[in-house]
Amino acid sequence: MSDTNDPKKFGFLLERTFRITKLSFIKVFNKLGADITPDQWVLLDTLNNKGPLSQKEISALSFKDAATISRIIDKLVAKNLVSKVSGQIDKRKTTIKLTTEGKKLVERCQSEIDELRKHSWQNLDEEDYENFQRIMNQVFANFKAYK
Amino acid sequence: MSDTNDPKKFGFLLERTFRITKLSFIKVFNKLGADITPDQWVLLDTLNNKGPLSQKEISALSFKDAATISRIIDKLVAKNLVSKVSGQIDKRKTTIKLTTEGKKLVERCQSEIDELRKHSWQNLDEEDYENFQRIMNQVFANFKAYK
DNA sequence: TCCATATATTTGTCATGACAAATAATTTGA
DNA sequence: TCAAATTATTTGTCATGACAAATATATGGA
Repeated sequence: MSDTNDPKKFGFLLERTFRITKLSFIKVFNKLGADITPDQWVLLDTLNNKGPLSQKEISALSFKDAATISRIIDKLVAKNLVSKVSGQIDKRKTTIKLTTEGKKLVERCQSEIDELRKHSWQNLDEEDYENFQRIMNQVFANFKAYK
Repeated sequence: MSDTNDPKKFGFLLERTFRITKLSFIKVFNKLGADITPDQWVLLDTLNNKGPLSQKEISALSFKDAATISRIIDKLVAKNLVSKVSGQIDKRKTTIKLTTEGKKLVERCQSEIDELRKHSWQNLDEEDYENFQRIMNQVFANFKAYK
């Protein structure tokens, strides 16, 4: 039985790659002695790139549940990597910003993470990346439109 | 700032697509009134295609932790969708097989899941699939080789 | 034969992720 | 202006997923 083009493998390939990506990030943080998870990293990295954001904004950027973001932030606050400031105009909002310690951590991990990213694309080229991007966006749009 | 080819987006695209895929499966099961999760589905579908398997084998096929498989199976046993049979030769092993009810459930969901899969690939073609497959396998291999 | 080692599964702990419900604060509309 | 609807965040519950440790059973070698 040929499995070439077996559409069943789509989810399998996606999940397997997703999982090994996370595992590789975990490896890097262990190696660097950084006490953070990949999801926490993404949040820290986002704050570092975009500056302070509300939880709502972080949620929208990451496509993650507000509840999930709330809990990730709890953990980062406990580790003193980000701080929460209640909104003055709108008291419902909180602004999340990197602490000095958080910024230092991001800077400390950055180059190794960049290495990892480069490594992950070995034997692949720009065209592959464009195709990957296009395919992922199309699949996303297709699922979005489902029913 | 151009984001085209921003390697940071790789993980983002992967995760976002992975998550909407799972959500879409959940939608289907809800619609069909099937009380299972996407991960449970994958396990049931595997058993349906390959016949009875040991947990070890399921774990290897799915690239998931033995502990995770053990717990998914617990839930499926509780729902009477699979059964566990202790090995006669090697008592450490258990053989997992679909129950009649499990098989019925798989058959009941199959066509709608196939629909969903077809839908997810709209506006994409065979070549895209081959590229996707190749890229995922290459990235997997790259991460595997990391450090 | 018996012990050290290896293997299959289970269990405990912690971090998401989905989803629903609860809180708190703000805005809208009659 | 005040109640109803909306918005931002939090909390509770359940299902993975990673990882380590525990159990039970088998196997290999002295």
